[in-house]
Amino acid sequence: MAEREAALVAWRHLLHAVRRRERLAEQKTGLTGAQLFALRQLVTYPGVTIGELGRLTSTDASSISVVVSRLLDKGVAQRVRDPLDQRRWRLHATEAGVARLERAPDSADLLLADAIATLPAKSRSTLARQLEALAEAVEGTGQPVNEEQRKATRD
Amino acid sequence: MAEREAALVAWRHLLHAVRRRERLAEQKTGLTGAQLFALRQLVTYPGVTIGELGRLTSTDASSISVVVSRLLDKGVAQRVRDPLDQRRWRLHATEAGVARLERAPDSADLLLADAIATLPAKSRSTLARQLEALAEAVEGTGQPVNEEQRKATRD
DNA sequence: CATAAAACTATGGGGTCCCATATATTTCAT
DNA sequence: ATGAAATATATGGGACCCCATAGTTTTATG
Repeated sequence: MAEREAALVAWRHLLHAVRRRERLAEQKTGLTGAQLFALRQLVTYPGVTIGELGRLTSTDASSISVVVSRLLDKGVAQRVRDPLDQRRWRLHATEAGVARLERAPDSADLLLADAIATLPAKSRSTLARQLEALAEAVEGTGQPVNEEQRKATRD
Repeated sequence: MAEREAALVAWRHLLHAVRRRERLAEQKTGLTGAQLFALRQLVTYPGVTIGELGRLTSTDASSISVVVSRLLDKGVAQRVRDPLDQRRWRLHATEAGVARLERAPDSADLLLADAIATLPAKSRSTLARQLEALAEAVEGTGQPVNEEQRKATRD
C-alpha cells in the first residue's frame, strides 16, 4: 500500500527538494548546485584531478569535466598541468571561489549535510548503511551480482 | 570525520547508481528512466492529468509534460481531452505501453522499490521518515522568502 | 626500443530538470 | 454577464548527466 511505498515517495521528495534548492542557490550565488559542490571539493582537496573529482562527487569524469570548465570560466577555480603526468590537470579553488562559497551557506549540499548532521549518530549511520545497500542493489542486478564485494577502490 | 559524511556519500552513490541503471534500462527498453516511471504511474492511475502526474512523480508539470509527449510519440501512452475541463488531458498507457513495462523488470525505479521492500518493515518506515525529514529541511530552511516572489507550490 | 594497451580529459548526442513565460480555459467577483 | 484572477499545459533557456568516442600521454609488453 502507500505504506510500502512511503520511502520511495520520500526519496523523490528529497530529490525534488534538492533540485529546487539548487535553483534558489543559483539565483543567489550564480553557481549551480553541481558547481557549488565541485568547488567545495576543490577547497577540501586542493590539487585533485578531474578524474579524482569525478570519483569524489560520484559523477562521470566527462560530466565533471564540463562543470570544471565553467568554474574556470567564472574564475572561481584554476588548473595547472601535473608536471609528473601531462595528461592531468591539478585543480584549485581561487580566492574568489572561496569567497563565493562563503556567501552560499544555504546551498543544497550544505543544507543536506546539516540536516544529516542533526540526526542522532546512530540514525545517521543506519541511514548511511541503508542508502549504501540500496545503491548496491540498484547497481548490482543486471550485471553479475557477485556475492563477493566488488573491488572497492574507495575514494 | 568520514563518519559524519558517510550518509552524504551514500546518497550520492545511490543517485549515481540510479542514473546508470536508467541508462542500462534505456538501452534494453528504449524508454528512459523518467519515461518508464511516468508510464508506470499511468498504468497504476489511469486517466491522470499532466499536473497530477507531476505531483505523483515529484517533478514540475513542465518537465513531465515533455516526458509525456515522448510517451505519446512512442505510442506507449494516449491522451484524451477531459470533457469537463478542456484544458486537461486524461492520460492512459496503451497496450503496447503495458507490454513494454513488463519487459523492463530491472528498471531503476523497480529495483529501488524492490530493494526498499526487502528492508525490514521497521527499517523501511524509519528510512521513509528520515528521507522526508531531510526533504523538509532542504526545502524549508534557508528560505528567507524575503517577501519577494513566493509562489506557494505545495504538493 | 617500439608498439600496443591503458589512462586522462574533452566533445557531442539525446534526455531530464527547473524556472520563466505564453496561451487557452475555467472560475470568481463585481 | 464580463472582465480579472487562477489553473492547466506547452515552449524555450541554460545546466546536468551518462555514454560513446576521440586525442594525448603514460605504462606495459614483446
